[in-house]
Amino acid sequence: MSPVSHLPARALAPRRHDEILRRLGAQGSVSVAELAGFFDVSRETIRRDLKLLSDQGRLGIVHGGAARFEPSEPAMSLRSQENAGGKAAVGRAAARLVRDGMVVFLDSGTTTLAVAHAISELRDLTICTASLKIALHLCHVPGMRVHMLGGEVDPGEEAAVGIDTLDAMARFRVDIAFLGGGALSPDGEVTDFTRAGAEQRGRMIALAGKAYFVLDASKFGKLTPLRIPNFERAAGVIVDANPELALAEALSQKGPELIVAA
Amino acid sequence: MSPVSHLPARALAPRRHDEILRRLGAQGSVSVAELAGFFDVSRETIRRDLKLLSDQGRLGIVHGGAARFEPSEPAMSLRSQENAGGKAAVGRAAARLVRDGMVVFLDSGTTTLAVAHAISELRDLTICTASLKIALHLCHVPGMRVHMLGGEVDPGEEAAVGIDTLDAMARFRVDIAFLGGGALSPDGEVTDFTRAGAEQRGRMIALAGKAYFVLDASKFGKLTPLRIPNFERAAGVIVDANPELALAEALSQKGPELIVAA
DNA sequence: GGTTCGCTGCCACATATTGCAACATCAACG
DNA sequence: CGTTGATGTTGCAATATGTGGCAGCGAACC
Repeated sequence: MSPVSHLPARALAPRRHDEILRRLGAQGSVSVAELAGFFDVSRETIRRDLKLLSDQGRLGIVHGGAARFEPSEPAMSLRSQENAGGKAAVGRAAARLVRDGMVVFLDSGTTTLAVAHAISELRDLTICTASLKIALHLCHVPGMRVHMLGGEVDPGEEAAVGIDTLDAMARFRVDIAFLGGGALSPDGEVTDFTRAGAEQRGRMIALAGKAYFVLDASKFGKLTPLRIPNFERAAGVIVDANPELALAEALSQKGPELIVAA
Repeated sequence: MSPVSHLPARALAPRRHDEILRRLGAQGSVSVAELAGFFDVSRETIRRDLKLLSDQGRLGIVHGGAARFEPSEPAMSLRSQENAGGKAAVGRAAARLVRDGMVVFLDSGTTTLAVAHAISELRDLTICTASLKIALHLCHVPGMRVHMLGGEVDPGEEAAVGIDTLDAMARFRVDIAFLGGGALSPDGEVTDFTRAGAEQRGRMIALAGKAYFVLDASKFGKLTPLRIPNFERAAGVIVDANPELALAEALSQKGPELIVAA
């Protein structure tokens, strides 16, 4: 038992770690000097703490301290300009699969935003989405009922993510879903950047009558870390250009149909 | 040597970057001299920071500082331009009530959108809103966590409404809430257009530590059909001009404080 | 009691960031 | 059209920070 005496009660390592993470959450960054002064330990000790937390992937080390991770991908406004023509073609191909009166789920992402524009021509759709921009666009189209899924907003995606989103999704009966993805891997599978994203897409496949991935050619052959559950049960993958033969075969063997937009 | 001295603790690079981006988001542009003075570093350092952020595509460098490149904000809806000065004043008055670290609820509406812009200056806020535009704006401000409330999207409000929204709202512990309203009736009560809106606002009054209505002068003395439950428990009503004496007295008699923005 | 192990602080050396100074550019104005 | 003050750029030196080795210290264990 540690004596509860008058000793200066030096902070134990886990206590320091907790406080460091708390400050990170509150201020976004911490400095070695600050922390060393606060805990009254040497800078080396703080650095060792930061190294440890960094190895656990809970913060990023910068010169002079540490900072919270910011996924900081290129702003969405920039991404949506890339290969705009291809995305539009994918959007039109996707729209041809939709019939008046359907319940449509639209995932977040720039290609699904193109789908949202393409289906503006249709009537009497019920739209279900976690993307702020898609909701904002389609809510002004007459004859559309738009349901926004709630959750914590991911600035990179400009969309709700997380447990609340999964929860809200489960309440819908969806006729057709259009999903984004991080990459179309060489073995014919769509993969994702984040655990939360992969989970969300996987559940939507299970939930929707038919689920299609929409991807543009820039995603071919890339690799991202997370497999999407239920991928083989997706109805198809809509792309804007012919992928390599090997990739196409690998995909069709998994199950989903390959649709190449004109 | 004991580091008990309160040396100015030079800001870490990431902290400077956050602050620069925050100012960009709030004011649209920043100057090198301003920033150098604020952080107490040399102009070269600031320029190196700006170069770095520019390379990441997060701002554009101009002579004398940096500006945010806005791929043309597609002209905000007409309503928000009416009495823009007054709404901005209300927004600033509202922002003065907010402290770093708070959980803030922002209702839908054009005046609350002005509040959203005004609180961009603050840091480490958790925002909870049903408004698509507010979520879209604030999710890009560093240091803000934004929670979007789900629900069916009302095209007029560009916000989620309905049972799902009420449900999601109830899960939050809110420090301060800013609510819109349809009118400030002659008997000193804020009233609303729709049953769903009135119910949502009434519940938020009950839920939040402090609830303020934000209104501009165009709402004075008008009449809309629905009373807002719990109105007398609201902390205050923030407006941009002095209402008639009778109206002010009627309001103060109900309970909420009248705050007239400069 | 002795030993091992983990944590911590100190030291010396490597590296990164910053500020200064000199010079090149830019923009406003008569 | 040229001057003038402010701003941008570059090389370099000073300072702060990061890294690895080593020893002291206390706790746990044999």
